[in-house]
Parts: sequence; structure tokens; C-alpha cells
Amino acid sequence: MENSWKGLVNKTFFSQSTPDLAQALLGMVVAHDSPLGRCAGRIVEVEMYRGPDDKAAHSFGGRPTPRTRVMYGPPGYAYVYFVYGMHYCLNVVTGPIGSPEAILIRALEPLQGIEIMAQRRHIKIHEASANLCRLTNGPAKLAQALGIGIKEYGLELFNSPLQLYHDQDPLPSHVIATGPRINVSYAGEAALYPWRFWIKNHPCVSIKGRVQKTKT
DNA sequence: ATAATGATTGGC
DNA sequence: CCAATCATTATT
Repeated sequence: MENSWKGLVNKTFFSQSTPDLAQALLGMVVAHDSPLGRCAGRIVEVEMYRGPDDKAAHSFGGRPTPRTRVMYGPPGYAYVYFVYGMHYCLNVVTGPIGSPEAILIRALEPLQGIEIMAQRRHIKIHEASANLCRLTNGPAKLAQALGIGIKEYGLELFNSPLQLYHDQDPLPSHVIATGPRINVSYAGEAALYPWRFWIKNHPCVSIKGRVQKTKT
């Protein structure tokens, strides 16, 4: 039952800066235990949102709202939000108390609970086997596959049904790619910041994420 | 109370 | 390209 990968994160893991954490998360494992069973995947794509001054962030302006409340607390908790009337997305809260930053998990490589995830995603298992990445290659897809909804809002990632694990040595920077965030054109100049990170050439990077590959 | 809109996805 | 679909937010 308790597949532990290499090791559950400590609370202190989250004291790193948001840019450092965004890259540190790549290669780590997210797991969620539910009545249906345990599902898990390796993080292969993330985006960071940097607080009151980031026009693309939900915390832009720095005023807490019921939705963004958890981002103003300590790091290491789940910020889950609902968008487009039908999708949930999962973030890791970062930054010290009062600094509303977060990292959006955009894509996973499926590792455990494939059948459960296929069921939640309404994808036939044999069809999913042909391309497992379709289960979790997008922020709303992975939330659906892992069974993450508003009930998981505010869970602590080091001591709850939703967990973050180390599984391998930190990835060397040469296998990490960066580029602009997806779907934030409304953010003006902030839309151009290279605040999306992904594992180079990984097949499970989101569809939009692979459109334009490495730049700079 | 009302109106605008979105850190997406899937289908045409 | 565009519809789906409604909670959240800002505004009246």
C-alpha cells in the first residue's frame, strides 16, 4: 500500500525559492490516495506564479480572496482551483507566509494506478496503454486522473492523502528546458517571462507545451 | 444582484 | 478554429 518511492518530502524542502523549487519538482513524484486506490505520476512540466507583481498570477494585486487564501499561508500546501466551469488544476504553494506564490503542475508521467486514472479520465485501458501520457499530459487532465478536486484544497503535501516524493537525484540543468507560460496572454509583459519548466524531450509534456520547443 | 471571464480540453 | 460550462471576482 505505502509505496514510498525514495522518500516523502520534509516541510523544510519548501523553504527554497520558487524558481529553485519549480526546477526541483521536475522528476519528483506526486501521489494521491483515495478510496479507489493510490495513483501517482512523475512531474515533467511546471509553471511558477510569483505573487502580487505577476500579472498572470491569481494572487496578482496581493489581496487574499476565498479562492487564493491558501497561497498566503506557509509553503508546501495544495492550491487547487476550478476553471472554465469544468476543470480543476493543482498547484504547490511556495514562498514564505504572506508571499502568495505557487507552482502549477502541468504534466505527469503516469506511474501508479493506471487503471484508476484511465477510469477517471474516461479513457479505455487498452487505448491508454497505447499512449499512457494522455492520462496526465495537461494540468486539468492530471487533476482529473489523480482524483483531485476542491476537497483537496489546502492539503499539506508532506502529511496528507496528497503527497510529494523524492525519487531520484535532482535533474541536471541541461535536461531542463524553459519557456513562456501557456495561456496567459492577458498578462502583458509577464506573459513573456520564461517561467515554465519541463524535462527536455519528455513525451508526457502537455500538448500546448510542446508546440514551441526550446528557445533562447 | 448582476456581468465578465478564465493558469483547459476536446471536437470539428 | 471554437464551444462547453459555472465558480470566482469585481462592480453596481
